[in-house]
Amino acid sequence: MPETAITHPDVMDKLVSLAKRRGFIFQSSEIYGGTGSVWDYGPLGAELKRNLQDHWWNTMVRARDDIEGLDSAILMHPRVWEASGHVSGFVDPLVECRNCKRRFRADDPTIKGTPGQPDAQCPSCGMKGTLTQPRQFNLMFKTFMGPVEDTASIVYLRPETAQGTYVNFLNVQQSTRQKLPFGIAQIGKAFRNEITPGNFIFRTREFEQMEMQFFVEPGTDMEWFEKWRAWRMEWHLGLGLAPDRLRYYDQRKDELAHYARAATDIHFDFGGTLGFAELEGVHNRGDFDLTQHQQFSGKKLEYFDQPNNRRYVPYVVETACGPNRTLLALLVNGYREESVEGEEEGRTVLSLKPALAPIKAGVFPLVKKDGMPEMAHRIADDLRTRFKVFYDESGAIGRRYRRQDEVGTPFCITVDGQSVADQTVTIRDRDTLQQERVSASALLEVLEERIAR
RNA sequence: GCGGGAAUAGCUCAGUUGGUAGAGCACAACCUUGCCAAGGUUGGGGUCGCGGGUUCGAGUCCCGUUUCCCGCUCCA
Repeated sequence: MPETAITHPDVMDKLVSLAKRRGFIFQSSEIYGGTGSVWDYGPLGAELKRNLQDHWWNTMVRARDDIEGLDSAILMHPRVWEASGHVSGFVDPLVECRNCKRRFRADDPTIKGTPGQPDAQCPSCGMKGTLTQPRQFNLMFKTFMGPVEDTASIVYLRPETAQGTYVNFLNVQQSTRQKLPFGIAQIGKAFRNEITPGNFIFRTREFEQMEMQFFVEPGTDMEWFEKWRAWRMEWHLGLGLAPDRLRYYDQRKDELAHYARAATDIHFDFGGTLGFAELEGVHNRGDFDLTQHQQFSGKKLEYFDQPNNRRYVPYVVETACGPNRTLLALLVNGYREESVEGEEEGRTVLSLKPALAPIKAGVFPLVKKDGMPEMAHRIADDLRTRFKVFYDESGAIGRRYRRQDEVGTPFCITVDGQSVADQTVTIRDRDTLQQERVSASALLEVLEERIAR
């Protein structure tokens, strides 16, 4: 695990209450006592999550010509999960060999010794002491397709979006006429019956994934793996996450999942008890998945390399992250309490990049008279055509600024007496607290330029 | 799933040996207010997580249950 410990104050508790109070995140089915490890995104949380997903989609899909988008279904043919390795041992306690990655039923008579103990011997590779403790691998939610609840109609809620990409590999490649290397990206829900969920929205049983599978020629996979490893770190830094809170965690051979040839996680320091934890995984999955699907479906999933007149199953480099986690990282990263001279409590600020902020601008009349509310309403209506704004005329102006500070609104527009006279307004910056006067007619353009920055 | 702790207003919490629930902040309305939250007046809010038991009477005691937090485990 992490070599050096960087400790940041634990702000998780404060975020849970801020998130609820201001409408970012609510506990699911709260009035019924809550549902384990499921959270609902309120008005501001929905905006923030959507902005984050849009940003990912824009950088991964729209700004590149070598990645295509996909939105595959949550319900898939049950055989998909047999091929992927998710179904095996759905019911039985299994042990896994850390050496050869094979799984066996814990009561398999060919296992000599006690699994989990040094004397246990793997029936496949013969290594001793490599078998894990027996565990129940029932991480998939199951339900029934069709009106009759018999075993023939069991389907699963997908535990990852990646398989929807693999089974569509040729559909996408042929319909878009892409050549290798190219990628397929998708954003969608996934479900896992986690043994231990928790840490607010860090680990939940229903969650969202932003995954991209990059298909490459075998032999070039490690090169692409290194590239994606660096690019994804760059992306996280671009969100405004603090460099000293981000780090790589390269998985050792014995930590790799059954499908992986190499894997790096990008960890973020959430502070407090959670500390450094995974934000994104970059995996070299080799040809494991496509080969499995070829075998189970009986359909070829080969790429035809026309110039070289060669057919092969591509290797896959996957990048996988969860907007829920990234969103939590943004909240932790951006939350701060500033002391203000002469005040006991100071101000609470959520520092988010303008492009990600749920509300881009607050619009306030300085006081409720002399035409200020009317002008402020007109300005708010104008800005609202392009982005989310919030009009507020209630309470002292300072209070209104503070209300926006703690939900991450980057700009506040104030209409004062001078505004009504000369058609100018002030823009107040959340982070610098600087105020400047601009003409009302140029306001929309000025703000759009700053939001895009 | 196992062990430990917790659950009272939107938030943070108080609530005596069991006697019928309070504070601060927040919120709403009006007034005041000419730029960085707490000036005035008024108001809305809680079957004390849920279910059962003991008791004349349970926020308080007992049992069960759910959820959350902390440890063991895994992942995006």
